[in-house]
This record gives sequence, C-alpha cells and structure tokens, in this order.
Amino acid sequence: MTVSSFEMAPVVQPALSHNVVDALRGMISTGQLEQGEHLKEAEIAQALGVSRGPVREALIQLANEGFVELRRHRGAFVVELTRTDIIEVYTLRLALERLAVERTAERMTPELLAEMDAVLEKMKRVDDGYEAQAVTRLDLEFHDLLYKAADHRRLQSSWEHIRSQVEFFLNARNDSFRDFLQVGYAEHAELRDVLTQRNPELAAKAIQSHLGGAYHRLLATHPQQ
Amino acid sequence: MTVSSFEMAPVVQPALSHNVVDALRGMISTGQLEQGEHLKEAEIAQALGVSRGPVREALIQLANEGFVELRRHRGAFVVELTRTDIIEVYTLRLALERLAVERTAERMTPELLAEMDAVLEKMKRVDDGYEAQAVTRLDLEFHDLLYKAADHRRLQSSWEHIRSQVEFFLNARNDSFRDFLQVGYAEHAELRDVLTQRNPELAAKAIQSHLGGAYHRLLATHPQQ
DNA sequence: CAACGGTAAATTGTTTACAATCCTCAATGA
DNA sequence: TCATTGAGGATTGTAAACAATTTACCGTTG
Repeated sequence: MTVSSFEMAPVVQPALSHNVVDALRGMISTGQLEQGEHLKEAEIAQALGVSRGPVREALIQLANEGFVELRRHRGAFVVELTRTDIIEVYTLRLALERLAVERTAERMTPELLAEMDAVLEKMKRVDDGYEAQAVTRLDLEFHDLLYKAADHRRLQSSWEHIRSQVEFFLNARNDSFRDFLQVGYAEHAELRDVLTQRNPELAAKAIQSHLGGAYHRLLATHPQQ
Repeated sequence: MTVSSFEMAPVVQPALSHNVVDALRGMISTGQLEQGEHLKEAEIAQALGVSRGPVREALIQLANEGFVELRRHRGAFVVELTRTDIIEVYTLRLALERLAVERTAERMTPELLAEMDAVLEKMKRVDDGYEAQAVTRLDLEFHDLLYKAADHRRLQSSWEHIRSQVEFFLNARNDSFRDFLQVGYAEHAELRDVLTQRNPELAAKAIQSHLGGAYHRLLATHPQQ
C-alpha cells in the first residue's frame, strides 16, 4: 500500500464569488429578494462578510444565468420572470436537450444506463411526504445525466446557463401542484427505454413530447397575462 | 416637431472591460496569441493601460465565449481549438439557429424582409477583391437578423456566446478557400425565400441544409486528427 | 405649480495594495 | 544520478481606497 494509491478529491476551496452566487440565487429562488429589487454591491458584501470584488463577479455570473439584469452605472436588478420567460426557457431548453439526447442515443453505455436506473429507482419511491424541491432535484439529476453523456462541452455550458431557471420554474410548479410529484417516474422511464434503442430521431421525438408535457403543466400554474 | 421625436443613440462610453475583451479576442482570432498561452493579468493590464480589475472581468467574459479557459489560482489560458471544437460549435449553432428560424418564420415582417434584402444586395456585389473578413461579416450580418427577428432574449444571448467562435472559424475558411466567397449570395437568398413562406418546419429544414453545407466546407479545410 | 438647475449623497467603475496560492529551481541526501 | 524539499519569486484572489456617474432632494424661476 503506497500513498499514491489513495484517491482524494482535491481540496480546492471554492472562490468566494461562488459562495456569493449560491447565496443570492437561493434568496432569489425562494422569493426573499423581490423581483425588480436593486442589489447593491456594498450591502451584499457587508451582509456576506466579503469585499465588493467577489460580489461583482457573482453578479456577472447571475446575469449570465438570467437572474439579474446589469445596467451600467446603475447596478444589478432582480429580473421579473413572466410567462414570456417561461416560454423562452422552455423553447431554448427543448432546442438544447434535443441535441443532447440525439448525441446520448449514439453514446449509450451500460454505465450510463445504470446511473439512469439509479435515479429512476429514487423517483419510484417518491410519495406525498417528499418536498417539492427534492422532487425537482431528482428530475434535474436525470436530465443532467443526458447532458453529461452527450459529451459536448459547449452544450453542457449552455445547459448550465439556464439550469437554475429551469429549477426555479419546476420548484414553483411542484409547489403549486403536488399531484405532479408522481408523474416523474413513468415519463423518465419511458425516456430511458427510448434511449436504449440508440436512434437519435426517435430520441428527439421522445424528448420533445416529454418536455412538452412538463411545459404545459407549468404554464397551467401561471396566470395568463 | 417635438424634442421627443428625436432619436439619439445614448452616449454611454463602454466599460473598460469591454475594450479589453475586444482587444484580446482580436489577438486570439488573428493568431497573435498562441494556443495554450498563459494570459497574465498584470501583463495585459499594463499593455492596455488599465488595471487588473477590468482585465479579470474581460477574461471571465472570454471564458464564457469559449476562447480562454480559467483555472483557479492558475489564471487564463488560450484554448486550443481542434476539429472537435468545430463539431461542437456547428452542432450547437444548428440547434440554436433551428429555433431561431422557426420563430422568425412566424414573425416575418416587410421591414425584416427589407433588411435581409439589403444584406443580400451587398453579398451579390462580392468579388475576388473582397477581404475574407468582410465576407464573413456579411454572412454573420444576415444570420444576426434571424436571431434578432426571433425575438427571444435567451436565444440571442446563447448566440452571442458562440458567435465569436463562428466568426473565427469562418474567417479561417474564407482565408483558406477564397472560392467560397461567391457561394454566399445564392444560399442566403434561398433561405430568405423559404422564410417568406412562414412555415417553421420548412424553415428548420432549410437552415439545416444551409448550415450543413457550410459545416462540410469548413471541415474540409481542417486536417483530420 | 410645474419645470429647471444645482448640490450632496449614494452607488458603481476603477485603481491600488495586500494575502494566499502556485511555480521554479537550486540545495540536499539517498 | 535522481527524487525530494524548501525558499523565493511570480501570479492570482481578495480587500480597501479613490474616481466617475447617477440619483434624490430642494430652492428657484417663469
């Protein structure tokens, strides 16, 4: 037994800006920060015990994720998410995820299948006792696998850009209509089965139908405007 | 005539980080900065006459655009673009642009048509005297119109994330094979005609064929690896 | 009393200074 | 000879200070 046989996760402590991003994103998602609110750098910096530098970097990141809007010399403002935003996120997600499953269908491996089945197993166990956020996490965990398997760095990056917004909208839906909690297993299991056929066109159709269902259920929870 | 009838471009001087982004992107595109090169913040700051703050923000932006890679405590490195990157940019662009033309087909207006025709007119005049970069600009100008007409903020943002890389690859192609300079007009005019039919499915097929052609011509200019 | 102008406070943009981390390379010892 | 180690320099990460711009307020003016 040598030291080199140890497997260690490298201990890199995350950048402060990363912590700030997480903190702010959480506060936006849970509604602690109101829509349209002006996020002042100095205020945030003091509240989180860091300087304005990391806060600025965090705000740029959140702007990339679509949670805040930056206006020169005016600062960062929490965006107001409307029905239009739901449509934008859904249509863009569909475009991205179609590419993802097309590639994944061509790259299916036993390992990936096992990972998908592990998530599906957890989905099967979901019942009324589950928190909406936990169900959302399972949902995203499954879709994350698709993007990972697609083996496409720029696609992965694009997904990460809208992922938090998807999470936000799914949480809102799962909160409002707890009936949906049970839908997850069947739909994702079907997606899994289609992917095993290694047919990109079939996979594209399947994801379109899967996301379309989620989309309409989501729109139903949002007021017409 | 009232004052409110004036149309003025607001005179906001751009952020320094914006200038830095442009400068570095240009140096990367033209090969002045070698692939894999370590971009040192202090060095860049001094060369451009700014401090490290704006340089850091610029490097984050360039990382988002895929031109540099950031490693914690190590800094920014110019990425090495390979055949794999061409494939990634092309497949992602196709996914995005399909959504763009689907929406544009549903939103065609006389104004948009006029703008497209104006660009086409300029394309028609291209001859051997043109610089490769000028031809690339015309090409992108046309496609920019599609994204603008799609009226989809997140899609627009995604496009801007890969646009510079598309420009980089197109410049390389137009430089190597000046025969392609003439192809532009016919292909884009056909795209224009399809869009006037206001049929999203038709438009999707057309863009797939259009980009596919450009893609294969581009791959031909790059060595197998 | 609405519009204008000016001044001060608040806020962001930028620079500078300091701390933490990583890399280089020569000295060390088996 | 060659792997290891540690000191010093180089580089990034963070904080603090300064400059530029915007916003808010208020008295003035027509």
